Amino acid sequence: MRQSRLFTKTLKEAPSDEQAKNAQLLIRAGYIHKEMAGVYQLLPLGLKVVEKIKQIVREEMNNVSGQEMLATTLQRKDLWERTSRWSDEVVDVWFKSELKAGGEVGFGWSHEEPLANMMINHISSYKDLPTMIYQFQNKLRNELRAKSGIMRGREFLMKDMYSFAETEEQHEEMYEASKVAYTNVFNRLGIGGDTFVTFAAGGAFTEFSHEFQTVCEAGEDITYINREKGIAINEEVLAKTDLSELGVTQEELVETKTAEVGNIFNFGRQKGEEVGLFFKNDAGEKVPVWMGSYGIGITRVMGVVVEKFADDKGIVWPESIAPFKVHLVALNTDDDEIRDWSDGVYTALQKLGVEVLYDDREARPGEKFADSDLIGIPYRVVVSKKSKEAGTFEVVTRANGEVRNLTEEELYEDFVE
RNA sequence: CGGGGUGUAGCAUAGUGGUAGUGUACUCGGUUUGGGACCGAGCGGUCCGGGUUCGAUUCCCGGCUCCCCGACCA
Repeated sequence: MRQSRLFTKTLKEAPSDEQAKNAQLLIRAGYIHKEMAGVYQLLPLGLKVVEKIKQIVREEMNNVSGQEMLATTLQRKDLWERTSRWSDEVVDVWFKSELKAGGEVGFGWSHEEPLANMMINHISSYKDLPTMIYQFQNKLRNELRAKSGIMRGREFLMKDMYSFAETEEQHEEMYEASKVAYTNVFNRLGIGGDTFVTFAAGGAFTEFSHEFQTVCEAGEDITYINREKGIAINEEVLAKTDLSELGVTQEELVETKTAEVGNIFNFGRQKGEEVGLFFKNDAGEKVPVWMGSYGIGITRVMGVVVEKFADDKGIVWPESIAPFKVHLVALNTDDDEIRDWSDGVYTALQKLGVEVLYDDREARPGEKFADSDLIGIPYRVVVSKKSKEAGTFEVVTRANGEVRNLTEEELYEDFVE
């Protein structure tokens, strides 16, 4: 991508109505546009990051035999009435509307009910089990107060997966496999070392659920963590947790601010029963399906990564989800020789399959470096009169500032896997 | 939903009951070219509705917006 053609522009100052660091930086660098409180458009750079995150999640979900689909945003009132969750008193984040033809619809804040209902058409025998489905979808939640930039919005992108099992044992197998898949996801996203499987409130069906909590100052949760033992407990269930059973004492746990990036639930058989999702077991008996639910907040993860790795100059992306791998910055572009040369390097890198953002703009070096730092692409390659004379390129690693001088040949070798 | 604040140009800000100022961004000209450089010339603005007033961006009332604290977060 030639930066001269990128329609977004960087800002020196963040809009005054944004306090959250993640939103300030993402807006300044041109990744997102704020549409209203808690609602952000994804601009080209932001969309690239989101697609990278999605791809990692997709690969790991496919790896545990999840099957991707896409549900609708509009949802049926009667399905939610079946589980007593249509009422605003029970679920206070509903967006609802009326059909001109008569009747009401809801906008999906979750897809448990519709997808469980849909599976009535596809699950009738124990031979159809186990199975898992997932999707990436915008969730709409009428939050009383949006906050923390893209970390708690009214419209956000989430991966939600649902497992359907014959027995508790079969359910547990998928649940544990998903836990591993989630761990892989967060490792690949670069936040694995600071993300903990956390005991949390289980909702209506079980005593506990498991959350994936990432250490983050901007997070909304308080988690008690023991890093050595890998134990984490959400503050909300600390009182009713049997610590001795886990092999820790209260003193060994450190109170930490965290952000919930994932949550997995065991629904037991209750959801299947309520929705009417039954199957025939091998004895010919009609039994409700055992269900689980598994979520990852895709756009929230993007916010958490920005919060965790940004420095005073701007965003620092882990290589796995950066919008581009290389930021090719050309200086002295008024010199035709330099321009031809940098154009050539751009073309060569692209041919090698390296994702490059090419700053070919007519701008001064200082401005280009400042923009480059702000946008946060992992490697900056500088082409200039100076590098031309030296016969090497300056390659700067954004995360640690390390500078290497590579010849053109070394450069191509370095960026090809 | 309770409390507190806010609203002036694309963005950030100043000020005023009587012609609304600055920075940045943008346009044009010139100088410059390894950390948001400089000089000159331009374009562009008072959230919405009502009231008070000769006159309201300013004062009053109402609404909306956005931010923060709390509550909520299945």
